[in-house]
Amino acid sequence: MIRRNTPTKEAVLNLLLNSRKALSHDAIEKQLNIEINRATIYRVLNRFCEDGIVHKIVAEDGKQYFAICKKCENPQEVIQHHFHFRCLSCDTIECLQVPVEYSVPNGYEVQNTNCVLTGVCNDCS
Amino acid sequence: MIRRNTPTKEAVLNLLLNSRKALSHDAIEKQLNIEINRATIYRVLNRFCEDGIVHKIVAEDGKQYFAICKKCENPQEVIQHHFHFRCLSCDTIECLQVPVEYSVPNGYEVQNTNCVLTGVCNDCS
DNA sequence: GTATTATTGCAATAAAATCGCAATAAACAT
DNA sequence: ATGTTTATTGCGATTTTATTGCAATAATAC
Repeated sequence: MIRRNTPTKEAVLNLLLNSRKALSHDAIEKQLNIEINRATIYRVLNRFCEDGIVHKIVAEDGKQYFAICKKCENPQEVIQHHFHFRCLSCDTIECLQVPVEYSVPNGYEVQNTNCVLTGVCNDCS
Repeated sequence: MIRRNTPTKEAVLNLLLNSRKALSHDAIEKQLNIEINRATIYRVLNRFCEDGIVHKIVAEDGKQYFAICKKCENPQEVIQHHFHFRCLSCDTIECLQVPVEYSVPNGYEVQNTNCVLTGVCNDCS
């Protein structure tokens, strides 16, 4: 499946690139200056996830949030396994530069992590 | 608000007490041998959460799972801050006896954690 | 320019969770 | 026991989030 470049794709990607925070579908739709169909936004985002451009976080509110996969020193690993912080005051989610560290019992194989800390962020405290 | 004892409450609590795993609303409804309304189950579960009898985990699937708050050596703390494991094979969630450890940047205040590791559990591997 | 097919918009649908309201039934007092 | 208070329940409707089918559109390659 060869990807094509479209205005929609560009717009959503730029939004994410310029955002310090992870964005919900809702937030993306509101911040876009061009009008894009709800379903299309979801499809674009899911394609980004498949392609490893973006990662998805599901917060306690049950909603999906999307953030650019930042290229760090330790590409593959660090991208997925970091904590996220959800601020109850400004209602945003951001990627923390804090790795998720754990050990699991024998026989358990971890493929992915979804770790969200909730509280009040620096901006709001 | 004084709580009352009802068959519904008993039934749901017993289910959770006897389960090794965290249960979704759906799973609870199916496993109950008495018929209880969907909304009622949610309300009972939410009351348990308010009362600190049960804790709620939201997984990547966006669904809520409920598990009894086990009394450990270190009551308050350990209850909330442990990892959960979601097995993609048997589609269950369980509490791991693995504490969530992290450090957050200055000015951040963590009130809660929602950490789920996803993969294949011991039973399925 | 034309053909191929990835992408989009629209409407419908699915699924999870909550809410308002009237009816029911625990808990307590008499 | 009986009655009163009000927490709890059932029902139906609603909200919110996310996905899907299908025909129309448009990006890419020739």
